[in-house]
Amino acid sequence: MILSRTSQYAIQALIFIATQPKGQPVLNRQIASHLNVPPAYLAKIMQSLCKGNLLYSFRGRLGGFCLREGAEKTDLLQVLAITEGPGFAQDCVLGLKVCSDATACPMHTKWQPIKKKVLALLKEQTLEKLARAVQTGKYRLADLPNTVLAPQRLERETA
Amino acid sequence: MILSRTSQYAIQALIFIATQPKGQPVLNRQIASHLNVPPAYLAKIMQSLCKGNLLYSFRGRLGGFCLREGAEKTDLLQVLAITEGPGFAQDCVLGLKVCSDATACPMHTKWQPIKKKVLALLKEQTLEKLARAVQTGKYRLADLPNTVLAPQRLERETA
DNA sequence: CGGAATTAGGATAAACTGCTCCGCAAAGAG
DNA sequence: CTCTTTGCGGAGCAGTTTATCCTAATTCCG
Repeated sequence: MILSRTSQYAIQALIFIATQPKGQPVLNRQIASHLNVPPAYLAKIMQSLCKGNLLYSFRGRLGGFCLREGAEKTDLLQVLAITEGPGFAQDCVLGLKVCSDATACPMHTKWQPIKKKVLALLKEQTLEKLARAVQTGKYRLADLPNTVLAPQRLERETA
Repeated sequence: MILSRTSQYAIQALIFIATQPKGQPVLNRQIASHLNVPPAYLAKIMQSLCKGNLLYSFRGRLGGFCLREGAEKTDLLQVLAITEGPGFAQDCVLGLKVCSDATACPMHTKWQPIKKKVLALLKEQTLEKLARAVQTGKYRLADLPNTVLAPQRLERETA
């Protein structure tokens, strides 16, 4: 209804990383498996999140992805600026190229306040907050309880 | 941000027809030219709106499209049921296949009320209302003031 | 009837999004 | 140094959406 699959994967991945021990790189493979999304595609998205300065990446053994310093404070609007491109929040509901308060489409005045609410929500939700919500166990990040990954994580943690 | 181009064209076209004299068929060509959208593509959309029982179509000379009786009362949610398919309002923001109050993604509780507002707005806006808003001149339906179509409409009206 | 205008419907092209694959570069371990 | 593991980057495939084109079928008019 609102977000592209790319954005959905990106947000999920970022939240997942934010739930993991800080400063310890998380593998793309781990993330993909945990979220149950295509690894090769997720890899591309991870790249763009690195270019968007939200993540650090490390190659080779003990490689993976970490949040950049302070990135836990990133809100979803900032994430979407990377994945949907800027101007994602600008478009007219009816698709008009120009639709301002002055020259408005017939939905404009009614739509504006809702849009504001959407944007406010996206701005208010930070990775930190969302990660915490997941960690408390109240909310889920993936469709299926993933029983495969847990041992992999343990391997890493005991290594 | 929310609607496909197809839906945007469909809504615009329906509003436009609703602003035209009732019972007098409007040509696809006229609509496309007025809205500045690709005529051949619009024709396909018009077909689906006919199949969705919102429009009558007439072939041959003096052909074109009319709103069905009572179709001015159609709200945008009904239009979207045709153009976006049913279940358009069901999806989880983060793309989870299952995301109910019981098993929710971390955005779920915050998103739900906004979604409700969006749906309420779509349900509240009827073609009638929107057409009136355009007719009063307060709102625009197309990007550019279309100077080409006016004479064509006159031809039809004086014929 | 014959011709012009108009929608119906099918085939197809073009563009975009989601997704895969492969070879390369980097980095740690032996 | 070599091998393995990991991300990087480019090419390309697949499905969907957007858009075009062409051939009917229908309807009006002369």
